[in-house]
Amino acid sequence: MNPLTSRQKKALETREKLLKTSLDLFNKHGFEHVSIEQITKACHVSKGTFYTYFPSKYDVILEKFKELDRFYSTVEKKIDSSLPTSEKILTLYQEQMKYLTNVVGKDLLRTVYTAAMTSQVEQDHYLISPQRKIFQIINTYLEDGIRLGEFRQDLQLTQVQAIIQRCMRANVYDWLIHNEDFNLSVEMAQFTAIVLEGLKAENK
Amino acid sequence: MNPLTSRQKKALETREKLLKTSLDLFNKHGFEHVSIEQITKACHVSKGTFYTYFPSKYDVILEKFKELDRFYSTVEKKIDSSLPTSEKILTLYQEQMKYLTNVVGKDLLRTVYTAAMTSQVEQDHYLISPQRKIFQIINTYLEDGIRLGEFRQDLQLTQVQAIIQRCMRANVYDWLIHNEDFNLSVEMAQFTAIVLEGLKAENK
DNA sequence: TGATTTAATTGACTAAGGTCAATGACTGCG
DNA sequence: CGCAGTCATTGACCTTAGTCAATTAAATCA
Repeated sequence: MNPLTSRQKKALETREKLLKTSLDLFNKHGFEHVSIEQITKACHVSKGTFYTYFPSKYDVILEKFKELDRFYSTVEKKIDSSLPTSEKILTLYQEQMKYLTNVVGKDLLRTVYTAAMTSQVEQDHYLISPQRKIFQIINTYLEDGIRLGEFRQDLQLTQVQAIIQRCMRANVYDWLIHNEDFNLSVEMAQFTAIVLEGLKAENK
Repeated sequence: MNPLTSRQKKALETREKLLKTSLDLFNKHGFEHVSIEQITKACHVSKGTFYTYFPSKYDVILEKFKELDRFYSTVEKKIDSSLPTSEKILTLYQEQMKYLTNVVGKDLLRTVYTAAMTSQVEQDHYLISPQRKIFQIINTYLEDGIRLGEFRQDLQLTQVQAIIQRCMRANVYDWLIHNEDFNLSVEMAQFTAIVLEGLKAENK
């Protein structure tokens, strides 16, 4: 709102420098092989400074994932809204998998999937946060689909949501624990199609 | 084969003591809150000794999972072999989830699911090892099911195997990242039933 | 039995993530 | 301007997983 004081401006610069340097180094050497000291030395600040801006080494990564929201918004616009719900979901996931494979990468995703398990905090973490753009998009698709009777009637919207989201994590997680012989896009498409088939109205 | 020398016997004892003490302490205080020093002090040995018997803190836990095989063998005998394949799988998973919830616990499982992602080794790790008794059991079920035409014919046995196994990890992983509001048995049953429905012969 | 080999054990050491009381530079007020 | 309060910054320090050269004790052999 107000113009920034020179102090605030400097603080923001420090934060940005740390963020950029961290992600660069993670990209170059892999998350596990970059130490906080390396990062702070490259930025000519002390270790403590890193922790005034990021609660932990892992949290830097979440910044990277904020870009995802922007990406999803562009994808959403590309998807023909007259398609059947299952097609829309499959297309969305398809685009997401491409992005995860080519832009985000296994290394950073692994960190997020690990942090999701180990953070003791009661609060929702990124992986299941309803705030995520992709979940909001899926929800609008599902609401339509349920209204149009494309899905089994015995399931609540929230149940279907949970199942569809779980599909995504299932394939990403399996991708992370497999070696190169795992094509995320292909596996995701196949698996999700089967689940959507099992969710169709005719069944039960 | 040969009778053990007194030295070998002592070494085995040391290993057993470390194993038992570790698991006890993990149980009591949680994996993350137990340090190697605590363990070794409780056993009156040095830190280095721990590492002659276990490659890392995580590896101790895999011992706990060897018990699982024994458990699955007893479950296998209880399941009526004349049931349809999908029923057999659902029952097996049901029993497994009870065991994971009541005996193994979130804490240890979380460690295994983390280690599966972070171990750089090329070798197969526990989570997807074909050696696991439960996978062998599932495979015999699936072979029967495919032979009897219970499943879609366009999928290879190995693909169906992968999908069924992924179902399991999907639900366990989601259990691990959710707080208390997640009933593993219920979610697993529902999700797997949907996948099995999607895999049925009629579909496609 | 004494010498030699082999294997278990030790604990000081390294590396790395994370903490926090102290510092000092900037802001804004009188 | 000068002072009090704020807040970014510092780096010594803590903890803990994991390593490894040195030590010790048992096993084997002559």
